Amino acid sequence: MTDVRKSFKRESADQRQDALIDATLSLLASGGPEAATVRNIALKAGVTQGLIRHYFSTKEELIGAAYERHMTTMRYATYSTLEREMPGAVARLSALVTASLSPPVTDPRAMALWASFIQSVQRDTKMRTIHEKTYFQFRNQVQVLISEAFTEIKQPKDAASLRKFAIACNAVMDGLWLEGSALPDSFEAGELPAIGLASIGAILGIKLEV
Amino acid sequence: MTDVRKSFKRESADQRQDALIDATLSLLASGGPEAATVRNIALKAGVTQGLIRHYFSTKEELIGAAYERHMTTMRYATYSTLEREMPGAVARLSALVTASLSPPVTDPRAMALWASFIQSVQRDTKMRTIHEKTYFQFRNQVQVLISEAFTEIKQPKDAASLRKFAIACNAVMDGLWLEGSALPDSFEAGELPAIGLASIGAILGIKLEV
DNA sequence: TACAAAATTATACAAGTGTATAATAACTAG
DNA sequence: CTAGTTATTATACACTTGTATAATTTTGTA
Repeated sequence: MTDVRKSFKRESADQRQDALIDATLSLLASGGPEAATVRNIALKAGVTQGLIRHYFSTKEELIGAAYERHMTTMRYATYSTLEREMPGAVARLSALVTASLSPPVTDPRAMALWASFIQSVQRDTKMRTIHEKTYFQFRNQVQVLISEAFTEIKQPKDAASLRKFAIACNAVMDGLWLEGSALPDSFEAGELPAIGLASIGAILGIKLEV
Repeated sequence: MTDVRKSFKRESADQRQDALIDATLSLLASGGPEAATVRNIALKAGVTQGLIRHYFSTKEELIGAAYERHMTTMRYATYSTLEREMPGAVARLSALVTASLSPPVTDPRAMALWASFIQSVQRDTKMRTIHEKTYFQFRNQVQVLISEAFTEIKQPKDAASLRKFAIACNAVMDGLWLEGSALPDSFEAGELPAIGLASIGAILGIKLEV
């Protein structure tokens, strides 16, 4: 038909990269790796496929950038609850557990994304680095909260114990997050946070409340 | 060169299907979905690609069969430890926790496979059915073990409590399994089982030993 | 307004994808 | 030993993939 060239507007590099990353995440979440083709991504971002190579020298690079952004977003969603200063360490820990087991953190889309990425973690060094970084960042923040909570109730613990507690609490959150995200209809509203608080409370020997 | 047709031997349908499923799992584990092409699968199984369609009407069908086999294998690896009759319920529960947090269950390859499959769970009804079935089977077996353990120590619990305990214990195992599989070098030998036993013991209020 | 830089589109390409069908060789029954 | 069945190989097809490069349009600047 009318074989006119597409008209366009120049955007800033940041905006274009963001749009491409957004499109990538959206496609990965809804259709997995096989849906995230360069053509689909460009289409979703409202540009033509050639532009991708103008901002990312390879598709892998784009995927990596998307992974990093996703993890940052998740971490922010988990921690933003704590930003307003909270009364005490135990209360902050409780808030963290609750946040990490409620939407938008616990969410089928987020899990699909996470599963898309985790596969590359083992064979792609760059992806593994991103994974390790974000995992240890999170676990360390959990460990700090736990440490403060023990201090608050006058039962300070040594580093080795704190490490084990952090690993365990992190596992409870990961596991419940996984179950809730994979089978969202199998749990009542608020059930997972409640189980999370009770379990982590039991592990630490600290009473955690909603 | 010599343009001779490949010679072959007829095998039973079961053997051929097994070989194709094996090849699929192997490729999925090592290279993810994009490595598991029909041509690669056929090559690895020692046949030519046309044969796949003779046994599986579509690639999706083969993937589904592979998923089911993988989950069954994992479940068997976890439970085979318990098959020999064990002294008591508490001991059986401990053995289950230990088994599910040690090789071959805790293993990078198994996790890569699991991640490959979990993505399809949300958009493919058939895959979701397989997932739900295996998840609830496992959780239910955990719940039975927990119930027996409480009975053994003369503290029987009602169904609602048992459900919550099962969800929590399952989460601990899933979470630790995940951490150990994704970052196998970040934990000392035996560390994860130890943390698992301590954590689940604390949650249930039952002392679990190695 | 004219010009140059570069952001964006358009096209090309070789390789790989899943599936469909035709050709052949291996086994089975008689 | 032979004929028929079918498991298996071989080939073909239309389509998609990521990347590379050429052609154009937009935009800032003189």
